[in-house]
Amino acid sequence: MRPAQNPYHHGNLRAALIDAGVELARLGGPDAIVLREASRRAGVSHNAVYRHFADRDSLLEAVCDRCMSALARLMETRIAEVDDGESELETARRRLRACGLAYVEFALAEPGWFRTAFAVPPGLDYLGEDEGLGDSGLGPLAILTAQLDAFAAAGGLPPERRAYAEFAAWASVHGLAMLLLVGPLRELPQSERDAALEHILDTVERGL
Amino acid sequence: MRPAQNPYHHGNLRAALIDAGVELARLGGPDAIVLREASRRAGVSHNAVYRHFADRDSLLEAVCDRCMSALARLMETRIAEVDDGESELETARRRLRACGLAYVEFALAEPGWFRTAFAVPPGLDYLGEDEGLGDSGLGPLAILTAQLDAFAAAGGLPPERRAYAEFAAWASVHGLAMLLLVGPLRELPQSERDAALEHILDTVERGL
DNA sequence: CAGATCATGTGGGCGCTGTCAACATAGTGT
DNA sequence: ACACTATGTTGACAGCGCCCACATGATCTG
Repeated sequence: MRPAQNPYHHGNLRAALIDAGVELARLGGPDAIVLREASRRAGVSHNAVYRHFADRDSLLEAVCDRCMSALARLMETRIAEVDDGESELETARRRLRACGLAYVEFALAEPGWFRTAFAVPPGLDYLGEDEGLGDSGLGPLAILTAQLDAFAAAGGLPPERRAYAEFAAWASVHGLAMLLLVGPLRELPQSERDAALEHILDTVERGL
Repeated sequence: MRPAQNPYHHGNLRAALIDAGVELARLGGPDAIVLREASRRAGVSHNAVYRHFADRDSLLEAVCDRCMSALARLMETRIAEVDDGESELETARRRLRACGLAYVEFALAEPGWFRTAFAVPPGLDYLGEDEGLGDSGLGPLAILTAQLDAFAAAGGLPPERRAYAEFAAWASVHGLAMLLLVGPLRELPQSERDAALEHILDTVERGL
């Protein structure tokens, strides 16, 4: 992290602290982001943090941003991997489904990061337009919107139902992820988890 | 809380501590459940807690139980208030919908309690069969299951789709509640919230 | 080049937390 | 009457976020 000669000034402390926070969040979720531990990992005294972040919430927010971006990137990757179907509609359907699958895949593969992504400290505005973005410059919600637009354009859902479709699709996978991660479903066996996810995606697809 | 004469033994400390925890959780969620503050409110020294709870998580679990029960009770109430419809199917549909409406109503009316209900400390088994129950002796999931059974019996959904119907219904409302409470939708205006909830319930109903 | 100024990092301290160990008090049973 | 157990108290410790005064180094200015 810190240059070898251990100079008085770190040079890049802000980024190093966020990196440390991301590392902490990976194992323990948002609560594991601890200022003093992040400072230690950056090789710096516990008070140097305050030159770059107003308080703990401020660092937490920066880490949330990074976690949300990681989620967006996995969604982008999984969507890009989808093979084209026989029709435009079938392709759009597969991509939309890949959205939801990637969302839950991320939650289960990186539970600490997932929980942190949605642990933006209260009081301040949620991640703005330019935060939590993937490589395409879109956040998770914008990615979902794009897929739903394509799905609707291909005739996958009646136009009059397009309006709130994001909410139904998003809430379903988000709720499942939460229930599996920290909720009453966290002891559900793997096979049941997969079946539940598939069933939920089917249900939403029919209902949209 | 404590009897007037301030006797050495409280007499009822365990319950008093849980009450204090519930009160703390109401405003600040699970993180606001602080052993020393709960002790203070019970009028007792900060270490008396350890005669009734192994550690903080143990008290937290007891408070989670109470919060989950409160959720179950509101669901029971709202279901009982439903007027019978023209047909058995219509009645079952209304009750099922009341389930979801009550779930989100509770989350928005008592956000601290809702978040606490789903903050069972990791490591131990989730709330068992005899925890988080409403007045009918059923927990939120069991209540939902009962309504889905009735809905299915009335012909509301094809038998082959009955299996995982709980997951789809539950995940949708839970996800919406989370996104509205602590997620990116927390700044959504009230009217949009209602519309989103109605739309989600419609979507799930169609898809089941 | 010298001196002032500002950004950045250090050290010490405060009150808060959860937890542990040792002790005090009250009720209970032999 | 005495021992035993359940329950509550006092005191301590380390770790936390945050505030203060101070040290160090880079940068700008004459």
